[in-house]
Amino acid sequence: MTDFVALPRWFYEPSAKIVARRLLGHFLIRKTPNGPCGGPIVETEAYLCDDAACHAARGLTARNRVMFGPAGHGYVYFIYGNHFCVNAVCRAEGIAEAVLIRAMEASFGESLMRQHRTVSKSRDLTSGPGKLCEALDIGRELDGVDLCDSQALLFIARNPEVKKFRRKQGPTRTTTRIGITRAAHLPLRFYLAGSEFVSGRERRGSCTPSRIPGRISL
DNA sequence: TAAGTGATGCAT
DNA sequence: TGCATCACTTAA
Repeated sequence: MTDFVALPRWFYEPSAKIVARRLLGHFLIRKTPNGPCGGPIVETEAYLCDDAACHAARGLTARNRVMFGPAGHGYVYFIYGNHFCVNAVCRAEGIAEAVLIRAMEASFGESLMRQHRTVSKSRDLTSGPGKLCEALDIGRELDGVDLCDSQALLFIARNPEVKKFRRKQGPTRTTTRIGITRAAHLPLRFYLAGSEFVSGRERRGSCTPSRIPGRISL
């Protein structure tokens, strides 16, 4: 368990649009007093600096300040009066971009995750951004955590077999982002279509004929 | 399909 | 201050 190696900071320095794709298959790891829990990321969304849907679109505020800091930190926010969501901050200090982690597979420490979140099916543990935060016990106190520090309470570890995992759970699909109204047409959601843990009852977006430029209809 | 929940941010 | 909005979830 101590052999999880955090992805380096440079991994997060490109645009969130690039990083969101590259994060698929790597491990989100939460340390608890009783051991680690987590699993491979299977769904992400990118929020860009010139993007009306991005929390940072109207400048620096108390909530979004971490997004303006250095790459590789966790941006955690509270939404809809009930839920937390976690993002990985991208780009250089002063440029606010981030990748929302929307779903992961509940692969390690499932019993710990079940202590944080009561569900019957494993899939319901982490198949959505609010769900995975509850399962991993992620709250405000983790806002700003260094995801590049394998000693941190929350970090992202390199999956040595990431290519194999993507082959197995792929293909990677791209769709529009979920639950937003502004800049809603941008193709900035990425997921591994073969994973059961992708959010949405029918893995939304997998077969809707869409407005995505360049998409070939089947 | 809709209501719950509360922080946020812009309009008064 | 007030109020609409919000990167969601659950129960029905």
